[in-house]
Amino acid sequence: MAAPLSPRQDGAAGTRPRRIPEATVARLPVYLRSLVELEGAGVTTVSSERLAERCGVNAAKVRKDLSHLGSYGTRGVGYEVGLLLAQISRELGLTQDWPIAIVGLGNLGHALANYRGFEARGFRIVALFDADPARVGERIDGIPIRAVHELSDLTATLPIAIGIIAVPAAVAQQVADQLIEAGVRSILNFAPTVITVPDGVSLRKVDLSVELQILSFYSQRREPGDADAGDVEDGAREASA
Amino acid sequence: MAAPLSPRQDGAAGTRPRRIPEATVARLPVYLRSLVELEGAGVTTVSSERLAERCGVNAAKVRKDLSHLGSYGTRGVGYEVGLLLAQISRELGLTQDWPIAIVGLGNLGHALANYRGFEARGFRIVALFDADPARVGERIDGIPIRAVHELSDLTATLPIAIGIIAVPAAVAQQVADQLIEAGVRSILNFAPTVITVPDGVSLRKVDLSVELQILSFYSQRREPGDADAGDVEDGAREASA
DNA sequence: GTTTGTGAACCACTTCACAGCC
DNA sequence: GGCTGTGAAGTGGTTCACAAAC
Repeated sequence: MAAPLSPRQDGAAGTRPRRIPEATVARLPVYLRSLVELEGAGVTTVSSERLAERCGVNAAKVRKDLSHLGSYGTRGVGYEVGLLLAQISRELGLTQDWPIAIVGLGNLGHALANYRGFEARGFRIVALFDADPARVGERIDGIPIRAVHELSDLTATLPIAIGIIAVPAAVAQQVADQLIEAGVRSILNFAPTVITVPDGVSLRKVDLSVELQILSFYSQRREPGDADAGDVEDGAREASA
Repeated sequence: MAAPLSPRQDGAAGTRPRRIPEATVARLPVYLRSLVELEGAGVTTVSSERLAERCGVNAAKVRKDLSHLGSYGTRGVGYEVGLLLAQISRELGLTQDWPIAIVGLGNLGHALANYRGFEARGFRIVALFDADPARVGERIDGIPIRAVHELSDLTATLPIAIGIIAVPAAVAQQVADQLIEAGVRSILNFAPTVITVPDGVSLRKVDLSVELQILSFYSQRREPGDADAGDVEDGAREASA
């Protein structure tokens, strides 16, 4: 796990041997979103204090996080919105295109397929798969639904960077295996089950029922004795190299 | 924030002055799900090793996590599935009923409203709200869609424990404020924006575009220099008292 | 005066390793 | 012999507090 640093072929700015903590990576998209809004509002400069407030974190964390990308602020002034925005975009890989496949077009998969806000930053749905033969051939927003078994064939011609799993729990692992077999190296799992992937494949999950149960835990703690109450802030998530 | 422990009115088993780490709370639902499956398969006993494997964590973590609930295992044997299941359920508050309201019935809200798997463990959708007057009156799965402004009136008669926000980012904070005003103390936010809540209100978020950007980060790191690669495991989340 | 960038202190969680119990 | 429960050690992340730069 102690892999050497990649030198990176920077096109600009002072490079540095950075290894970005996982918790920081998880916050960069939040900063980015806020910066995009600020830019839209014509704001050109922002302090760590102000950015922190907008993102629901504290200023020291913002400064520490941003320092991992390099030194893009100006003491006594703050950060230049446009510059910072560009740096974070580049760091997150949003300057390139990420073709997405969604597998499973039930309620959730359908909603995701229709979701606007993907294409915004390089994410683009290019393929849809479903196990139900009756659904194959149907189109959502112009993209045809294909049979799951076509998965391996298709990726040969149409590269897919990210696979979204929105199938029932019982078949989620199998679908993950097929995606990986087809060369997909990043998976976002919405199925309410644990799936495992080999080294070199990135996996993240979104689990509605886990979230509700966590809320339930803190709700319960709040009422009975009521001594313990609280704000449940959403925190960092891991990501290993 | 150093609130005293609530004494709790246990109906069974040896109580202990437990304060459960947030990271542990976030994993309990995963253990629970696995235990339910094991019970369904007729398994009566499980070791930390086996449970860990099924849940994608390591055995030491399982043991440490479970030790926070009390001492429910037997050395040399393992954990009794039924007992452990009951303890975790109770700890998570799943023995009671949690009425849910969904605000916003676009693609996502609609999918959530139709989602089976809520009622499984005490979660029950009891109210739906949308800002679009044309939609008000429509029913999803028997539940009528109400106008958002009815929110405060309704909760007086129909208590709501958890509010799910599935509205556009621009109005998410406002909806959160209304929910809180109406007495809701737990919120699950699907809108792609940061919302803030006062002390005593629990908040968790699910943000699709943040997840995609995190995957993008690790995908990009994998290719260019390729020295850095990896498995991005989903980790703990915070929750404060 | 203002605000960044960062060592140092602090804190939470994870992992190790083993004593204690079956 | 097998497996839990847990102190102790290790790791990663947050917060503090301040020197450096504007």
